[in-house]
Amino acid sequence: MIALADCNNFYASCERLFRPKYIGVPVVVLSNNDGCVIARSNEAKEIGIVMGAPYFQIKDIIKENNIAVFSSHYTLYGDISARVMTNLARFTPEVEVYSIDECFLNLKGFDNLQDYATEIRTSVVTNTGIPISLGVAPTKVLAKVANKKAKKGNGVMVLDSDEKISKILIDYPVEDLWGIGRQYANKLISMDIKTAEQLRQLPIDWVQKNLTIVGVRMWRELWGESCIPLKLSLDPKKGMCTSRAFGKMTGDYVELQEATASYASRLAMKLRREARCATVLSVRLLTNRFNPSHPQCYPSITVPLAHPVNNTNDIIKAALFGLKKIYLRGYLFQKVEVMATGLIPQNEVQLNIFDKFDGIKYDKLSQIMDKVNMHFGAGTIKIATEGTKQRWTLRRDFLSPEYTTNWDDIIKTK
DNA sequence: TCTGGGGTCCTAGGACCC
DNA sequence: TCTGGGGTCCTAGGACCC
Repeated sequence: MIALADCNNFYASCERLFRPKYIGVPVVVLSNNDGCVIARSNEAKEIGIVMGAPYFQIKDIIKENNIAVFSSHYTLYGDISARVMTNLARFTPEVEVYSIDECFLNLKGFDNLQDYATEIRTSVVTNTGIPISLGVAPTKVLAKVANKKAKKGNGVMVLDSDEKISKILIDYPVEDLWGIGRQYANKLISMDIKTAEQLRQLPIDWVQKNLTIVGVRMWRELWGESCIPLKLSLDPKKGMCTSRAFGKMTGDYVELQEATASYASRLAMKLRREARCATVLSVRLLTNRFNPSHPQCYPSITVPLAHPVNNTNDIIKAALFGLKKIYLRGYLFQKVEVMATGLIPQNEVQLNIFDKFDGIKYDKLSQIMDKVNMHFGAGTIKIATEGTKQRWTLRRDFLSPEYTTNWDDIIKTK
């Protein structure tokens, strides 16, 4: 049996953790640039705030209902997530951290699953302050179903018999299944397939033809046959991307250079953290697609790197080279994306005797910068092209303190 | 004024190999 | 007159996830 542990309204719960005054009142958390709602407390859901609602469109409702608003704060959420996962890992040797707020647990061989799941839940709530729900079932897809049901009940749902499974699937909306997104949902509903049970009753050939092999796996899992194994270790990433909308649109080349250099620097840091080097770098500029009155364009370029690298200087150099090639005058850009692909392990980089590669000194420089920034805080030391004014940076008007990751923000008690 | 970011996997089609 | 079979690799596009 597999359990899915899922934090309730995770980001909203994190914001509440150190400020009990927000318990019991509606809370929402916004995406980057304070753009859209990406997490809601139950009270905010009841008021009718929908997932993904643009903040500027719901400002009035927020004011009328005294909803507490927060900018997203991933340093905090990441740290709280690690606490939750550490707690969960005490209950079984096999866990898969599936996302920042979800974890699969292999409960094979455990007895009294209802009691055990309840114990897990109580433990996490007590030790971390984050409420979670557990769904337990023979497969991952069914554990997802169970979890959703658990959230509506008392936080734990165990599906340990065919009768229980059938009973739940019969009115389980097909679009709520793990693996059915908007496109597939539209397709299925237009064919009058509205519930998980109806989907399960379709012939497998139909599923293969219309929902591909991915759909077939899900279909089998609905019948209790485990097809999506637990991933116990992380696969090395195949690509990495740093992409972020600006706080304001800009067509200014110097500003775009600053932003591109800055994102490239962040990307290089991520590469080093995973001990990978990039062989290809792509850069793309994007205008604001929500503003059709402005001319639109999405120029991009792929820059092969002569030597696989992950030092900040070489990554910035390649990114700025790309930017220069694609920059178009007369457009207002909303976003730049810097993407690294063709990743290889850092310790497998081939040396080339014909190369006059002088990156070694830059590698060393990057290592020192990482140390400084780790110790004194991100951005303490950076490359000059990243700029000092940075007028394009994120809007984060409602940012909470870094309660667990910054000495200055730790709560003081008397 | 204002609309997120970062990933994975699968398929189809084309280029190329012997 | 007639023009194979079997395979790999790459890319773009489309679906999905949180």
